[in-house]
Amino acid sequence: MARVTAQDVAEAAGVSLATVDRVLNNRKGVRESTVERVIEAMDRLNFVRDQAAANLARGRSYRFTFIVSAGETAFFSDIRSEIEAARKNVANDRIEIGMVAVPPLDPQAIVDAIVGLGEKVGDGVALVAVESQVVRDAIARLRGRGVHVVTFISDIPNSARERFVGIDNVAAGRVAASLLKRFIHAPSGDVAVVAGSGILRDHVERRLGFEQVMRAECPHLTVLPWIEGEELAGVVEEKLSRLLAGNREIVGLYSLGGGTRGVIDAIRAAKQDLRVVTTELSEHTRAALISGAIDAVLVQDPSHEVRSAVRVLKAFVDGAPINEKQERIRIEIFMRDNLP
Amino acid sequence: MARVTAQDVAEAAGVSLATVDRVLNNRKGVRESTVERVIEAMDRLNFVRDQAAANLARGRSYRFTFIVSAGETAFFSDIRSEIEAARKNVANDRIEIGMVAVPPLDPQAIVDAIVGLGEKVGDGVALVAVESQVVRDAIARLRGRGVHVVTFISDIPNSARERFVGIDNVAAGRVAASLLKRFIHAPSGDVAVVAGSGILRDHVERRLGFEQVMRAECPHLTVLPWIEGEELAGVVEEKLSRLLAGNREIVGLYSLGGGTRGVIDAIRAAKQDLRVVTTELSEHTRAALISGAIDAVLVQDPSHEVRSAVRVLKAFVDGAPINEKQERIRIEIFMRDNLP
DNA sequence: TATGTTCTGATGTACGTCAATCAAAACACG
DNA sequence: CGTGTTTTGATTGACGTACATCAGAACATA
Repeated sequence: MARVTAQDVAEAAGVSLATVDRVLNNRKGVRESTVERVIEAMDRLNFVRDQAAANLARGRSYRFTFIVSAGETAFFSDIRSEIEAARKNVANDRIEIGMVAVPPLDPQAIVDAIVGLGEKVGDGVALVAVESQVVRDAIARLRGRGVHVVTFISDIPNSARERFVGIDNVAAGRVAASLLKRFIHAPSGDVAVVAGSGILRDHVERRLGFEQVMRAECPHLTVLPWIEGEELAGVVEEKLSRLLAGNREIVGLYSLGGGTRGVIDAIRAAKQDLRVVTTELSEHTRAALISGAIDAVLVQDPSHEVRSAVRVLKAFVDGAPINEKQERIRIEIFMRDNLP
Repeated sequence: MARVTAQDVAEAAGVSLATVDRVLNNRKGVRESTVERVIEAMDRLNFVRDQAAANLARGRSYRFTFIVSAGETAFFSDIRSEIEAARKNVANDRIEIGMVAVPPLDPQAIVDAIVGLGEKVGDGVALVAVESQVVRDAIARLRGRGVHVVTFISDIPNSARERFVGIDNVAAGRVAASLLKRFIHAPSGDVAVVAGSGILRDHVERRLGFEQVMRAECPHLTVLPWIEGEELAGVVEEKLSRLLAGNREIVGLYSLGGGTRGVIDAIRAAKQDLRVVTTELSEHTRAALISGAIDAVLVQDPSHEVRSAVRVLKAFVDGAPINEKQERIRIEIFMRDNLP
């Protein structure tokens, strides 16, 4: 079971090590028939090139850039510190990580950040997308320069991005509805929804999934028009408080974006009996889960997402396959009893 | 930002490369004061040794052995195929993985497997523990030989194992109770519990967590004595069917072990209105979730667990730190709406 | 001071691949 | 058949670390 090296392949194919190397790095100067013979020998011997030795010899290093929201939500604050943490962890794998935090909800800011970086973006970019044509165009330009691009947290389909690293947001919305449906014992009532912004695709998709299930399975519940909280706790609290004060029929609440602290403050003040599902795992939501103010929190693991984005970008650069099971970002459901 | 090499450290410390090397691999023959000077230089320059180059030079290869249950449950069948998959994925990292499947619920079989392997266990073992002194002793003997040991899926505390790779089973039980508590709308009733075996610590712990929450928060619900299904669908179905037939007060069910197919068959036949939480994600539980026969499934990701065990064992061998966030095995909650 | 012991430097080989060179062989074409 | 071009072989020096060897320096002890 000894490792099979390029030298072994060379002998098996009846060529020299140099030729194997040329094939391996698809360099020109090898006859087509010889290429085939070498490839045949490679998978007959089950050869896998030693990426570590290759990188060592090449002196190769990867450089990736994260473009994320500078928003004040607990979630993005976590994301940013996870990126910092990852920077250190992968440094000995010859991976450099850069980060640019841009004002939230501003498509042009993303584009400006990309342009501003120029060549410094490196080999790949992970960006929190915002629904906008200028962003789509910027992604296309990056790809045109050979830079690999993945969207991160919030996707922008129909763009040139090679992959989306994040959760299935429609499913997250559906689960939230499925939970609330089972949590709410009242025979009828209204359900409130608090989101961040309509240009964040992840929010829109969660809302969509939530409505799908509510419409189909909960004829006894009415979903109210959503509140746009702009990811700001203050705004969320003010708007939600007003809504709760004016409607005593509300029996459930789904908060699908940032500013969850505002949600907690509002429902605590309202003293209504509500079943509540939110996002974001912060000290505030933990306390609210424990006190029973909220019932469940649906989150995505920032640490996993950052690691995944880096691994995926590296795989694209190496032309290596992606381990789908490892890169599946989970919708995690926390209740009081399984807080980490 | 160029990489700092051992050569740089040598120059900075005013010693030769050979001495740095001796310090790095704590080989003898270096004066204490010199060791300190080298170490000081290492973290002044922020030196991290290139593990890839080190392994390359060493020609080091790791060999780990998984000792798992040969049980027929969907979960263990997944575990075994994930181990096979991992074997291929890590082969180019110079990691060899062996696997021995032993008859379930049999402590002596585990010990025999370990003894039978002799030196072939390699550098580390991941084993699905069973509560038993002979297993504890076997682990201690392995550790005595310098073999690293982690328990896997089911733990055996107070043993010499260096770590447990798996979920927090008490928390899993608590979450199951927390969900059922919210799912059950009936004002009162009985709750049935189906487990595998009393010598599987993971089952015992889940049961414990479940009872904790039920006792504390659900005075209106009575938890019935558990059914031992021996991880066999047939046994589970037979015992559960009998229970359901004899008790029309049952409003909820928690199945915390294997043989979930038996649970599904039994409740389907009984035609009672039950809220059900189970484990194991298989075609049967998927179908039951979709049809609404069961409400939620609590699972652990076999693929993640296998990767984690390998990474953790490798970290022990290398004396490297463990990335706790990456190794946190999640309790995943699947409902109809977030099936992967 | 002589002797033995402990430390340190200098050097070389190895690991598996990359990248470049130069020379030799095979081929194509008129 | 000669010429030019393409393909191949052989060789070499990196990359960063491990490990072994040998000689010399520093130190301790008598």
